[in-house]
Amino acid sequence: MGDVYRAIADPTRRAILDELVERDGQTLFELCTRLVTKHDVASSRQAVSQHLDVLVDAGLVSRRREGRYTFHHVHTAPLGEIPARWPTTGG
Amino acid sequence: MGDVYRAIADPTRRAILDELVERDGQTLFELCTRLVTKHDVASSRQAVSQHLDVLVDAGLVSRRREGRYTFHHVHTAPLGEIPARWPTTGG
DNA sequence: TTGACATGCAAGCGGTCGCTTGCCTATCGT
DNA sequence: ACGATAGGCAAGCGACCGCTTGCATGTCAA
Repeated sequence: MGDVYRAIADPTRRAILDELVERDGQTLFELCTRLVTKHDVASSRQAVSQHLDVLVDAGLVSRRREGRYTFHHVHTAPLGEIPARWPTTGG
Repeated sequence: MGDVYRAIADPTRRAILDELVERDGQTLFELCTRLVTKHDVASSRQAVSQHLDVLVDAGLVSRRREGRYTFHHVHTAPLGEIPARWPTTGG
């Protein structure tokens, strides 16, 4: 199992998480185009794919294969470790 | 201002935060010895100092000079950005 | 079956990261 | 003043990271 902290250390991966939270279950090409148009992130298909590998390995994203499409789903639960480890004022 | 996400990407820096949360206001040498004895982290003085630079740059730690001692204080507030950006279930 | 589409796999490259090494400054005790 | 202590500064090095490049796999439409 990969490292959740390292997974969110990269700004492109954070933008991917933002996109998946806004619209869950996107394919690789969907993510690429939406990252360009809405997050000003111009990464190639392979780059985004490798970023998704890291996110999957950290348990933040899961893949669901359907025909020739692969849909990506976000899971923010592992991020709960962070405020649990270092509580901020009030929670 | 540095990146909060990159600051907590390193396991040694996370151990430093853990130590400062448990006992705030430690000096550099205090941190070094306690990291060894309690967190199984064997980093040199310079290494820990450079890690503290990153944490200070991210706003997670502040320094207070007093004579020949430099005390370090932790500020977990910037970490609140993370659960605010990707809310987990119930938070 | 053929071609186009969506994705996966792996080697290679430049840049950054964390650490070491070496030397320097500043403060306290005597 | 002198030595010891606490810390700072900067160059250099190996390892990892993110990206590109090239090719292979698998699926759907006609």
